Amino acid sequence: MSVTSSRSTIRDVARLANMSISTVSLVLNNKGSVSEATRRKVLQIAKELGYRPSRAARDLSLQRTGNVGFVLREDHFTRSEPFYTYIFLGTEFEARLHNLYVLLTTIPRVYRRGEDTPRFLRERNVDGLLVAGKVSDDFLTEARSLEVPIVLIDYEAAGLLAIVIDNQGGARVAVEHLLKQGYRRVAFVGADLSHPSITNRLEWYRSALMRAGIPFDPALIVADAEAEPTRATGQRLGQRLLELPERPAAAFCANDALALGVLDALSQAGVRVPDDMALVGFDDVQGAAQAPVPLTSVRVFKEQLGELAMRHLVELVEPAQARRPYARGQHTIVVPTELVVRASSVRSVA
Amino acid sequence: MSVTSSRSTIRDVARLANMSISTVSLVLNNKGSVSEATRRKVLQIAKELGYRPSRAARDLSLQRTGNVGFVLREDHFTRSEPFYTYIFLGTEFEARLHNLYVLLTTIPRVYRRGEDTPRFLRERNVDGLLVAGKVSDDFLTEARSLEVPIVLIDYEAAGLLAIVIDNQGGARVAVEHLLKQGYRRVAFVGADLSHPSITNRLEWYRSALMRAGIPFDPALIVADAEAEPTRATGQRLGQRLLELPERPAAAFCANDALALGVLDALSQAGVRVPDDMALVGFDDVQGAAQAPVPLTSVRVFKEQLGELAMRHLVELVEPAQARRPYARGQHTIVVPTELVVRASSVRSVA
DNA sequence: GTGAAAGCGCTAACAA
DNA sequence: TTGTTAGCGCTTTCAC
Repeated sequence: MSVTSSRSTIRDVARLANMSISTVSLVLNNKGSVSEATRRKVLQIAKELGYRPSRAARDLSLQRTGNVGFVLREDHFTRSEPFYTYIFLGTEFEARLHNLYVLLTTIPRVYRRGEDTPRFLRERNVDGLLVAGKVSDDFLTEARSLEVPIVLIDYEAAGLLAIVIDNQGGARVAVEHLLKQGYRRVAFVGADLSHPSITNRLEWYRSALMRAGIPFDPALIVADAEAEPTRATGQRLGQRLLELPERPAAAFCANDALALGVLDALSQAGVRVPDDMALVGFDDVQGAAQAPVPLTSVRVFKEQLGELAMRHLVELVEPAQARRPYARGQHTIVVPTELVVRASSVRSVA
Repeated sequence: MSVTSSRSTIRDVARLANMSISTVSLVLNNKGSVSEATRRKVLQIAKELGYRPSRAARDLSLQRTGNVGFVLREDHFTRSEPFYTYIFLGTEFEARLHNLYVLLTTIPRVYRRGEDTPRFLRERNVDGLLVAGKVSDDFLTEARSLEVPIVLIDYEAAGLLAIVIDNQGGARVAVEHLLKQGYRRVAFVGADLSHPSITNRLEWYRSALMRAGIPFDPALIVADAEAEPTRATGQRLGQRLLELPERPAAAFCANDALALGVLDALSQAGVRVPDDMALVGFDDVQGAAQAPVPLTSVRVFKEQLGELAMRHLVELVEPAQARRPYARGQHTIVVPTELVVRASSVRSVA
């Protein structure tokens, strides 16, 4: 139980076990064939010594960094609802299983190539890169030029492996749920139409209506293409919803933040949900369940997106076999969603 | 402009510059005395080669990790308002200046020693540790036993350097502002009374009233000691506020999430802010300015908290001089706040 | 002002 | 099955 004040090394273990450091190394890494006896002994002594391998030494020898980078836009990271935070936590969880560290950093919304390059990319200190949410094309271009394996999350770009939400399925199920409840004039509330996730939701909202044989009414698309999909924007769009010549029976909102904002606006105006207007959101953030009127929403498994992304990234990094850059990874992995029905979309038992 | 496909090393630079690697090293680290000529030459060749020092090699040689850990509770990290996210961004910003990487990880609310130990602590892969927000005592005890320098942020513990918010000043200014506006019956809305920041705010709310010669009325403390200070909790407490025998003229809320929840409740009940009741929050999160009724709040400079913490941590880490653990750092650094007045607390120009 | 050489702690041929 | 040895890329005495 002797504890050396300074960290003990593989050499200490070897010495006390009366064997060579390479044997110890083999044991510690589960490699080669080692007799059960030595194996045990090494393990025991290592434990007694409180031996911890030096990451720097191992990485230096292995010619790798042991880190993966996680990049997202600062305005996304600091959104009120911790959507990307959960994604990050998912990657971090999975990273532990692979003995990797995740370096999280943000980039500005408008990216200046060179200027804003994350330090770990500049210094080549990551074995792979995770990019979450929409980012500047410039950033992606720069990242690709570094020949580091990349996996996108909740975003897509030609030639890059991407883990995305099943926006189509989610939007369809949400709209069909509203129709099933008897609402026919269903509006769409959206913002930031440059984000593929959002345009997908819009697209599939339309297609769901079509399939139901409901004529498409452009007046029911209440969106601000440029604005961020935040609660404040939702409040504004909620107003517009109320100013419509003929008030819709329900609204499908591109995400929960917007839906909560709409809810604020309706509540201010004395319009009751769902009696006067039903509401469905997307993402199923915490605030959805806790809203004054609990919000029906399409649940997105955020941690799972992160985990999957990390798992695939590891796949790209590990096999040291000669890989032509971007040769594989042409594919996109779609993560299913799930409709969570709450009060905001269920007709009162009048 | 020749670019080797595989990374160039200090040796490559030395060779092309016709000098030894030690000289190159000296130049690269601004050490020793090197002639201006060689200095230039080295720098130029390094640039041409796109030379990037290997972090693993340097760390191995320097006997350090180049990382600092950032730990906070998961439930704090995933709160709706990105309070701790901003603190993290502050540390990350400052870390760049010191060429450090920040390893962010969460621990559960109830911490099981050993079980939940962050990997970077277990593997001793950080040179220092930042802890944000309230955490389990067990965690702190364990962390201290590792003899790694620690700096707390928005939390305090005996013997540890801490960067904290000026809750006293903030609370006082907030309450005095309300009094100055003519509101006399001022309630306090709070939750999670085990958090020092919150109890401090409560304490100084009382003292501000006393100083104004206003008798203290315990009925005006509307709090749930156990609940998390979230918007949902605020909604509940807002109800309680309304059920008070005599409705308060104003409420000082322990944070913005609570204040926003109170606002929800009042708005639902048709109680207008500030005409029927004034509201002041704390933290000045984004949602405060964007609320249906923009919220007066005590601004907390979150990034600054993070920056300061990192700066002090570096201070503890860098001077390799023999330091008796915890010998210094007995102090607490208080970061000032600032009252931001918005509509929620300003009497209408009736 | 500059260079030679040892060493940081580990992995991986290659030998034995 | 185990040991010897040569690196991995850098910093840092200590000569010169």
